[in-house]
Amino acid sequence: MRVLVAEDHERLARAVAAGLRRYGMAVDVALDGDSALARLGASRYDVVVLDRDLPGVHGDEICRSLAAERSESRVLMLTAASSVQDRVEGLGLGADDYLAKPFDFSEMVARVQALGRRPGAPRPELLGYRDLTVDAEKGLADRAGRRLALSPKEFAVLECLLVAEGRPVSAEELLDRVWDEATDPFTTTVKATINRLRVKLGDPQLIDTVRERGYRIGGQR
Amino acid sequence: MRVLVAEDHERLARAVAAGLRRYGMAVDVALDGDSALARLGASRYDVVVLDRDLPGVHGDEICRSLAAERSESRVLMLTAASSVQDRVEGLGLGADDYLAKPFDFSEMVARVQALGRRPGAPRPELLGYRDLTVDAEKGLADRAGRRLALSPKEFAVLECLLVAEGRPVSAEELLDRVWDEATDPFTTTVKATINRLRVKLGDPQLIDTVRERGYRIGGQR
DNA sequence: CACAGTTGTGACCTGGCTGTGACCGGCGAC
DNA sequence: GTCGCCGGTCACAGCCAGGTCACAACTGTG
Repeated sequence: MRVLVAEDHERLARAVAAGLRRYGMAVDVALDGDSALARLGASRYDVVVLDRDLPGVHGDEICRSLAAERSESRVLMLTAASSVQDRVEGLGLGADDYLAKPFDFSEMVARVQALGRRPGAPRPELLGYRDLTVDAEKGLADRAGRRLALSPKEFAVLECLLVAEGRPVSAEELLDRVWDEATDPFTTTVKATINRLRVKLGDPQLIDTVRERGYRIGGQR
Repeated sequence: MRVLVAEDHERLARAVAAGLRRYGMAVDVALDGDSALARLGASRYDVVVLDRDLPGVHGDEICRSLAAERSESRVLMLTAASSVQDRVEGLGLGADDYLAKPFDFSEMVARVQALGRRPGAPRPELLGYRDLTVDAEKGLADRAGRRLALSPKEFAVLECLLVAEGRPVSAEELLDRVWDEATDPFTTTVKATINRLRVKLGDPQLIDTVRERGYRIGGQR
């Protein structure tokens, strides 16, 4: 899941980013409104954690413009004041959820996760293929009844492949969905991660290679 | 929104139907597999609430045939067993969502609504001829139920021929569509690729040669 | 601090893909 | 007939996408 944290207090921004990364999310940070908009224009985010009082372009403004272009990104608005009035205003602007500072860290993470899960269709929370099952929410993966110990990246890649339901997913697409934007487009890390994932998944192979098109789950009947 | 409830326990079927009608949906009921298929043939439904264990034609069968004819109807599969295995199998068959009995009524309604809202999420683009089927999106090709292992070029050529629907496609056109533009116009590689493709497709021949004009899909006739 | 787990990198290997050219066979033109 | 052309078949060789592996940087943890 890709997240943009737009927050001008650098310490807070870094802390939030670090917290989200520990849950396997790919996080970018913007310290002011203009760079937030630039990031949003340049790449796709599932969730934007948006400080309302942002220098440069104001948080409200960003929220409005996201709503206007019917962006797929969900917005979690952060605010200093906790008045009900604020809350109402925020949601009116098109934010999808609202959190008053100071906030509890785990609550913030939970809400970001919930927002990321929400897009469009009710993705059945349980993913699977053959004897493999993945509970994206709980972060658990089993194969043939045995629990797999997957790293965050491995897990995220596997989730992507399962969501694609057999459509091949290119390395670029994986980079886009699992890694954050600071990633070198020529990196070989996807290759390595797929390799490690394959080893952990065991036999018989579940991840096919489709030459020049990417990787896909299943395939051989 | 039009909904078909295919469920053999009459009491349950009526209850479900009544519940959905309270949310303004137009609901028909089928108590066995055959009448479900008849209904589906006779009119269009946005969502099918489908019991997996259906007398007559089995729920799995119905699901498969809906997927095969690229129906616009979304399927919410109901099942007695709640094993993960079942869940996974159902989704594999082309169901769009899955619910284990006993289920919470309001959850069922919510899921049906969600499915109805998701406007015909693009069904797989399936190409085919006779006993050959090609899923261009997933990069899969089968003949007579057997998976074919095609190279990228072979696959692309086959796709071109299928899209042309029997119209002959010249080597020049294939070069243009499948190869990149820096390709020597006098190359013999098309010849070779068609040859390899024919071998992999097996008998009876599916690719005709039209002298001077190119290749076309369609065995003798 | 040591230690373990995760991730990215670069070097190396390999198997399959692909283009080529040589050769063959059939068919139509003459 | 037979010549010429179009297309089929085949073996071969180079190449490159992708697999594998070891290692190093980094991080969190006790």
